[in-house]
Amino acid sequence: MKVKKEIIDPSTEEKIKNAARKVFTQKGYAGTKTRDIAEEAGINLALLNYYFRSKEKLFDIIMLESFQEFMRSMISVFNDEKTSLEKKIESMVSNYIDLLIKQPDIPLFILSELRNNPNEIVKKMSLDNNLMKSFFMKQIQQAIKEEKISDISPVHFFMNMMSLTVFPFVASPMLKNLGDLQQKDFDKLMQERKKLIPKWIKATMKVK
Amino acid sequence: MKVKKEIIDPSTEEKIKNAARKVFTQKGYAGTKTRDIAEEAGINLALLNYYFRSKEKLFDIIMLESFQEFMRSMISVFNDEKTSLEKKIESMVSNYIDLLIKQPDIPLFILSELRNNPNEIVKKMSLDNNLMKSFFMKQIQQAIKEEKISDISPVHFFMNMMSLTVFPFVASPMLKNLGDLQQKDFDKLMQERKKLIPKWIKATMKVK
DNA sequence: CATATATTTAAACAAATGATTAAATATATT
DNA sequence: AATATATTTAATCATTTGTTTAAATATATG
Repeated sequence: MKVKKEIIDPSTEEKIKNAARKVFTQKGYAGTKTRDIAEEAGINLALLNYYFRSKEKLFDIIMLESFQEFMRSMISVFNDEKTSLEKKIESMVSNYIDLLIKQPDIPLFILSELRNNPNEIVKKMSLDNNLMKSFFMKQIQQAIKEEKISDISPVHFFMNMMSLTVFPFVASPMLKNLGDLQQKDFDKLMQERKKLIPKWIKATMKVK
Repeated sequence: MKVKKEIIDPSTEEKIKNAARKVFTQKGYAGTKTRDIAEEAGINLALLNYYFRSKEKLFDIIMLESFQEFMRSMISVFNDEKTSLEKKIESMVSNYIDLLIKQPDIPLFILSELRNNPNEIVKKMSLDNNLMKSFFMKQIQQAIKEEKISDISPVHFFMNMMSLTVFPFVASPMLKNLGDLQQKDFDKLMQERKKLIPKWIKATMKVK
C-alpha cells in the first residue's frame, strides 16, 4: 500500500465513484457488495480498495456528496437576504422538484442510512448551517410578528414544505401502486406540484 | 426437519417474531443478521430456522404484518360511507399520528425495503384495496363537482395528507438535527399537527 | 412408566464477502 | 532507453453469515 499516489487516473477513480453512488443509493450500505460496485464500474475488485481503502470510506464519500447535494438547494436559497419569503418558497420547491425528478432516490438513501447511524456528516452539516438561524427563519418570525401569517412554530412550515415536496418521491413505489399511476403520470403530478405547493404553503400559513 | 409440529410453543415463536420485528425495522433486511435476531430474542440461533425455515420467510411475515398495520388505519376510514370528507381527514390524521408516535420507524422500514423489491405484498394489498375506487375518492370527486374544492387531481390531496402526516416521522433524524429539536420537542410538534394538518388540508383544497 | 414427538443446543458447513498480496502491466521521469 | 512509480490483475485469506446436523433435553401420549 503506497501512502499516496503522485498521479491519479481520474477515469478509474470516477468510474468507481459513479458505480458506488448508483449501487449504494439503490441498495443501501448493507445491501451493497463491493463486488456489485466493481462489476457496475467494470473494474477489478481490488481497485476499489486501492483507490478508496475500504467499502466504508468509499461510502462515506458518497454519502457526504449526496447529503451536500441535497442540502445545497436549500441553503443557498435560505440565506439569500434579497428575496421575499414568497419567492424563497417558490424557488426552493421548484429547485427541489427539478433535482428530485433527476435523482429521485437520494432522499430515501440518506434517510434510511441516517436511521442507524447518528452520522457525523449530518451533525457537521447541521452545525455549519443552522436552519433555525437562517434568514428564512427570521423572515417567518417577522411575518408572524406582523400578523401576516399565523402564530405557529416556524418549524411546522419548514416541515410542511419539505413534506409536500420530498415525500412523494420517498413514497413513490407505494404511491404509484396505491394511486394506480405509471411513471409518466407520476412525473406529470410532480410537475404540477411545482406551482401548487407554494400556493398550498401560503394557504396553510394563514390558517389559524 | 419435520414438516409440521402438532404442538407449538407460542412463547418461543413470539419471542423470535418480536425480536425480528425490532431488528428488521431498525436495520433493514440486508443489515440484519440472523444472529442479531437470535441474540435479541435470547434464543439459540438454530431455532430461527426451526420455526421459520429461513431469514427471508421470517422477513416476509414481519413485512406483511407491518404493511397491514400501516394500511389498516387508512382502509377502514376510507371506506366508511357514513362519515363526511372532513371527518375522514380528521380521523385519518389523528389515527396515523397516534400510530406513528408509538411506532415511528414503520414507514421508513416499509419504504426502504420497497425500494429494491417490487414486493408481492404491496401488489396484493393494493389490488385488494384500490385507493382510487374507495369511497373517500368518490367523496373528493363529488366535492370537486359541487365546486366545494378546487379541481385538481384527487391524488394530490391524498399525497398531501400522507406527506404532512408521515414525512416528519420518516425524516425525524434529519429534522431533529436541522430544527435543533429534542425528542420531547418533536413529539410536542407532532401532537400539535393532529389538529393542524386537517385544517391545512382543508385550506389547500380551496386553493385554485 | 415407556415411548414417541417436539424443542433446544452446540458444533459444523458452505457460500458470500471485504480485504490483501504478489506479480504483471502501464505510465512517467531522468 | 533505463529506471522508478503507478495501476491493474488473478489468486488467496480470514471472517461473517445463513443454514444444517446430530445429539440432548423436554413434553406429550398410550
